[in-house]
Amino acid sequence: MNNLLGDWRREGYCGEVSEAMVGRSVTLMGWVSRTRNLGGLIFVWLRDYKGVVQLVFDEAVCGRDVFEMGEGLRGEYVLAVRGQVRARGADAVNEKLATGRVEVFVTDMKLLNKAETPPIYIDDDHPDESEAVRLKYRYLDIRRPSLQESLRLRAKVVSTIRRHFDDSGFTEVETPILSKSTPEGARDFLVPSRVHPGLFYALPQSPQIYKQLLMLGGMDRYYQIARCFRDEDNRADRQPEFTQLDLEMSFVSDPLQIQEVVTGAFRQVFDKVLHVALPDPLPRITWQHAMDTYGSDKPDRRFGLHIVDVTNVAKGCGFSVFEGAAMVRGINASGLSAHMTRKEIDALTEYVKTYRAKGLAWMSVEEGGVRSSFGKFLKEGAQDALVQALGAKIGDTLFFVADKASVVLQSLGALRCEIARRCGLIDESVYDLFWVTEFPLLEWDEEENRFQAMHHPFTSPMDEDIGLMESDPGRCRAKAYDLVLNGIEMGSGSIRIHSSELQERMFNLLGFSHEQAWKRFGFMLEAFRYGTPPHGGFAFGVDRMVMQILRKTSLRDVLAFPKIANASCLMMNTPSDVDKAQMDLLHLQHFGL
RNA sequence: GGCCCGGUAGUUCAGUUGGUUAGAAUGCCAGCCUGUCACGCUGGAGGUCGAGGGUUCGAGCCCCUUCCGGGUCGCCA
Repeated sequence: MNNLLGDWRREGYCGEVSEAMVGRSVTLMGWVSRTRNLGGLIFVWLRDYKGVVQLVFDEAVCGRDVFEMGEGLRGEYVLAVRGQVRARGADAVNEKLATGRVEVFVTDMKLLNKAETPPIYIDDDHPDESEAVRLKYRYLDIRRPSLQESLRLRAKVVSTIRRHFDDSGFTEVETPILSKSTPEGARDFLVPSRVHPGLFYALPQSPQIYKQLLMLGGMDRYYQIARCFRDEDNRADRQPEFTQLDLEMSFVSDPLQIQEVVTGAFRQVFDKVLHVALPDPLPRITWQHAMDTYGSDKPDRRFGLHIVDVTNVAKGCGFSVFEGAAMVRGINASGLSAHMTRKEIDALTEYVKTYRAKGLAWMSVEEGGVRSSFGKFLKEGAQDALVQALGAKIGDTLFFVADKASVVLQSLGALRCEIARRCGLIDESVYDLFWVTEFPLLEWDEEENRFQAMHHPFTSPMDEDIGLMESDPGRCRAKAYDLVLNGIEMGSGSIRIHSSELQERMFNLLGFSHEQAWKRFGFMLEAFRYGTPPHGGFAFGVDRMVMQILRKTSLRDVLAFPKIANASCLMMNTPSDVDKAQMDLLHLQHFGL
């Protein structure tokens, strides 16, 4: 048959059949979701992307031939039906169905396609179903209402973001996917060149250099919904390819101006998509405050459990572990001593050990006195001093970690989140979006024994700290800032260096000689000599943003075709082997199976 | 690369101290049924217990190796 549908045209959607349409005839198209054959009467749920409606096959209405077609229907068969919309009797209403007050009495039907019995349930009633099977049959999984909703919401987020930047004087520019390997940062995905034997393109980790060159090019304000690639190990919130909203602005030297534009985009999305009004202005905390109070540069502030420094109290306390440590800090699990059984504390101890803490000292303040893991070592008064330092009262349990600073902060930062999860302290109805500012310019790399750029080597120091660059580089702060939502990093940005002289000093700090710097970044340094405007920008993860808005815990839930932890695609079996001939063209040796 | 959890019908799972022919629910197939809506009733099919090796009279269960999936640390300027 050449023209399967003939003169049939879809008139309306399954999920939108309503009481207002009672008496009308409709032509619907969709998939069979469920069938209930009562013998002389058949009920079929028909599903399209708008929802489900109940079809009724009644021989008195549809005739013998159509009724027999109805008897042959199975799950996921593809139909076109014509029928009459009728109101259901009062006792036949299904309140659980959006269209449950009506049904469609079929008068004619075309079977557009049959279907094998699907390997997964195509509804949202089986959340335990193995994700690996669903990912292998992703095209069926996408039929599920929840994934449909996620992908459509994602599209709405993206269009809202686009509109915001279009309306704010930004121009969308596409930058190359076939790009150049970058000397620092994550591992690159490489693409061999056919024309240039032995040479490779790299897929971009971000359009960083291109967007700065666009500022040189006078584009003034640029943005892009940019696909980025990183060949690193993945996580629930890390995919090998991901989408960033990338932006850059010229004639700006104050981070606030960038932050205002980015905040505007989030404000629009939260308003239009979630109908949530964000606070104005957004809260801002410094990096130093975040690290001191929360042990993290992307803190979850939806609960307390603040970190308290007791390094001075611990000096001379008698407990050798505390006395010998560079830093001792604690948190007060206030009022949670009832939760803190010995078993629970042991589990938390194991937990902090994954963050390289050697142990977890604890202290429980009870009616009869203080019980603790290390009290017997403490000198007179030291215990009271610790209790007082953390403001502990009866019913509180205190935890301490003693080690070098990075271990103490990281483990306590993770511990406070873990306690909050275990004890249900997190208010899931809250969206806590805020800026973290004044990041350090550099961080010390213990392995390579040199400073690394914390953000990237083009990040500008803060004006008042430029003098520290040579005298005390570790204390030099940068015009760099992150945006954090509920303890998850949404994105980061900075004001860039636009003076060749300052850029040269920065490379010196990073241990690059003039020659090395030119070898690595030469074309960029040359470009920067031709009149670079002051500029800065930002990039945030669209996938993570949608994940947070939908309160999902995995990026796989907001991507149409995600990859799994080992970066393969279970549906297409990527990556895959290729022919020897194809490899030869690319001047690669073949390791075919 | 390290650590933790998991792998048993299409799907989700149970499976005792190692002991007969590996079960349930759901889905699927067939029959019956005119108001179901997770329809119901009756019957049926469906298994390389991830794979390989070992211990044992005997292994889904114990041991070793390995593959696969998830989480996490390292890593991700």
